[in-house]
Amino acid sequence: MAGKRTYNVERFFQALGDNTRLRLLNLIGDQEVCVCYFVEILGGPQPKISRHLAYLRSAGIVQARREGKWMHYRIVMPPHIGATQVLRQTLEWLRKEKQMQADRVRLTKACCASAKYASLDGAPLPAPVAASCEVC
Amino acid sequence: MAGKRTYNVERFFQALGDNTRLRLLNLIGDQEVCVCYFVEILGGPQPKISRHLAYLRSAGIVQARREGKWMHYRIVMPPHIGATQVLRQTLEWLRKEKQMQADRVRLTKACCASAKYASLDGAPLPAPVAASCEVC
DNA sequence: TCCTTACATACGCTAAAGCGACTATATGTG
DNA sequence: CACATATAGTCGCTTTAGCGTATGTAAGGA
Repeated sequence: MAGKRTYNVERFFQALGDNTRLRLLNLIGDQEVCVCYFVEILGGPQPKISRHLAYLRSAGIVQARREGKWMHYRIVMPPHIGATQVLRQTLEWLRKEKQMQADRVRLTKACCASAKYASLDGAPLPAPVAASCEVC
Repeated sequence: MAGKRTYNVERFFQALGDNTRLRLLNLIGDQEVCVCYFVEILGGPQPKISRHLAYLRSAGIVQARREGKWMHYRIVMPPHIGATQVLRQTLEWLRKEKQMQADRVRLTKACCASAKYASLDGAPLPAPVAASCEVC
């Protein structure tokens, strides 16, 4: 243990400095969400989503887990208490933004009626949402 | 009042995504600090400091006030409660970072012995520091 | 084994950021 | 008015970011 490197604050905030990435983080929240939902909700080309997820991964803000064909993303709280606080606050802030709320509504609807979305047919539900979705 | 535009979250975080700007914000803290101190503490060419301050201004994170030859910068809390919380948390986080602490120590020393710094001779002291500086 | 699905990565481009060096502006001073 | 000081803005350049398009890859199904 020669000395743990200081957390990259700059990189952390850079990762938050893009609206697509903020929307992704907002959609994930405290769940574990499959990429196909991001593509469905945010629209646009899939590689765009993938690249932003890669950016968030490289900044250490999210982690991916493979489950068969699907990739699930979740937010990992930083090893730094300060960063954790800021990240939590940020997520709370996003919750109050109009566009972010709309996104979340669409995610809920999508995962409760995934059969209706051709692109989501058979897609794995977001983890905690599956248990607590009040609409289903 | 047609409807207030949503606060630019993206821009907010972009402004925090640079180490020089983070150091500036850390030096300002809850005070009002003269540019000459930034130049003295951070080193490097003065235009660099000025440009970063301009960026922070354009993002609405700081405000400048002229007093004779000198410009004083202070942090302005965003009109958005969420942003305010995040900004406060961020400043607290910075306080715990080693480099940031070192910067603050140097600021304190500089303003308590401004006569010793040729470039700071006669420079106005940071506002609240002048009253609460325990070293002077 | 071949094909599809779900996702990631590479490529070429444009736009924005950051930097150093220079110039401009505003205020105070002699 | 001439000049020094404090700070801001401009210019040319390099780097990074973001985008769309095309391609690569890993897993599952036929």
